[in-house]
Amino acid sequence: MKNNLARSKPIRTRDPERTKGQILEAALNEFVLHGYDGAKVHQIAKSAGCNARLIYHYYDNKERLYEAALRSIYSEIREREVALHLDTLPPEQAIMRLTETTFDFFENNTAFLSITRSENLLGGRFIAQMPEIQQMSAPFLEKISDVLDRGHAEGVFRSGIDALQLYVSIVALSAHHINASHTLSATFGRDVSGKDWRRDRRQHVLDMVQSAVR
Amino acid sequence: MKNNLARSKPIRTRDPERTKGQILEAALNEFVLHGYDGAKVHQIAKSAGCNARLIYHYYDNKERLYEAALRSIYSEIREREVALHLDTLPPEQAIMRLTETTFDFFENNTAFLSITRSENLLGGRFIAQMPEIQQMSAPFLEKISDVLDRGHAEGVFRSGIDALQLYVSIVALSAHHINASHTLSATFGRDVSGKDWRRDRRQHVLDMVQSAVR
DNA sequence: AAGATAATTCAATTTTCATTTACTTAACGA
DNA sequence: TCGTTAAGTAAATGAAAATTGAATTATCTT
Repeated sequence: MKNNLARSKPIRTRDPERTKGQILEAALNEFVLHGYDGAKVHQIAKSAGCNARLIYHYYDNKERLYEAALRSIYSEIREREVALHLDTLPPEQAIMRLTETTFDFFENNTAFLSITRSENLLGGRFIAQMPEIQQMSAPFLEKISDVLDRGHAEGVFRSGIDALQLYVSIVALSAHHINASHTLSATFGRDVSGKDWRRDRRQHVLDMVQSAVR
Repeated sequence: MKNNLARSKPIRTRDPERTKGQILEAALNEFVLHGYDGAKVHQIAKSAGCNARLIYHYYDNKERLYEAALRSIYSEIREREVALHLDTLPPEQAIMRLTETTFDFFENNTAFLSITRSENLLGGRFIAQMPEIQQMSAPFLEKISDVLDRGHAEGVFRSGIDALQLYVSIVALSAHHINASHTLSATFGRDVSGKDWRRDRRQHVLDMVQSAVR
């Protein structure tokens, strides 16, 4: 007696790949927005346009889904870094380009910083289980080290700069005002997420990195 | 027929001040450890050595309790900054002292950075409602600005340094490796929370700030 | 075209957790 | 010392949220 005419179901066509992908994308979004504990499985399903049960079908549970999101976000940033080709540039240009790229990447991809923040809040519980992430990063650090050596040999860089320290500094300078935009804005009464302030910040960071290596 | 001999209750003496304080302290700890969503009211009560009902007795609800924790942590850092007396030092020393103090403060007080991280994850929902925090911070920024002017007049600092940019940079350089210690350690296979690395970091940050103002 | 597989849905079920109800009792002033 | 008030406890409530059971049906294989 029911469902005879005008069936109400949306008639979702089947496509596991698409579904799995949509779930991952939606999950990334929700984790970015609310962190691990703040993100809700049903909301992820809704935003992926599918049923919550499917999340368990494809990813077993919330933790595994989070791991997948974490992995995907790290792949992305490392791919970018590989594309930099630091070794083909003169030392000074290489460092400046690294700084610019890093700065711009964080500004345009809130996802990486947000997920990183969430992961650190969790005490690194998940990333510690992913050896592949470390393997992606080691070669990158070597490239920076090479640039620094080259610059020193050419007499344009000071000596004794540690590649990891420098990279952490570049990330720090590029990330903090984004990571802490709300508290900074509230504390100092200036909108640090505004376009003007960010442009000034970019220049300030570039100046700072430059005078640090010279 | 029950409870005749050897009563099992711990006989807690009454002391509203103490209880209220213990709750706040425990709350701070839990929020630091797990963020707002991750912290559990019952766990806070347990860690405060009291009944969960008392949290509602003294703080109405979880949100108010979090606000109280947030306020208390910000008071602390501003008090420290006032105690710096930047105006009594020669410009270079003043900036170095500010940097050292900031660096050491973050290293020894994980609470501030953790709460800040949590608050930013929440989109600044709570701090935006606390105008008193901004009022605590404005005078501090002016002092930095004075130091920079003084340094420029004396010919030891370069011109055109913005006080807020510089302060954000000092905080960024001092905080990022703490905020992101788990992801950094996992990514680069170095324990950035170890004593050695932190000592090196301190020197690196001091060098960087110094060459930024000169 | 039948049967198998697995994608998908809907509606539980279970868990977790903030908040409340109802009660007990210590402290304190009159 | 009596009675009021507020401090404190134990257990329940109820809502939110993660997870699962069981049925449905699209798609693929043969």
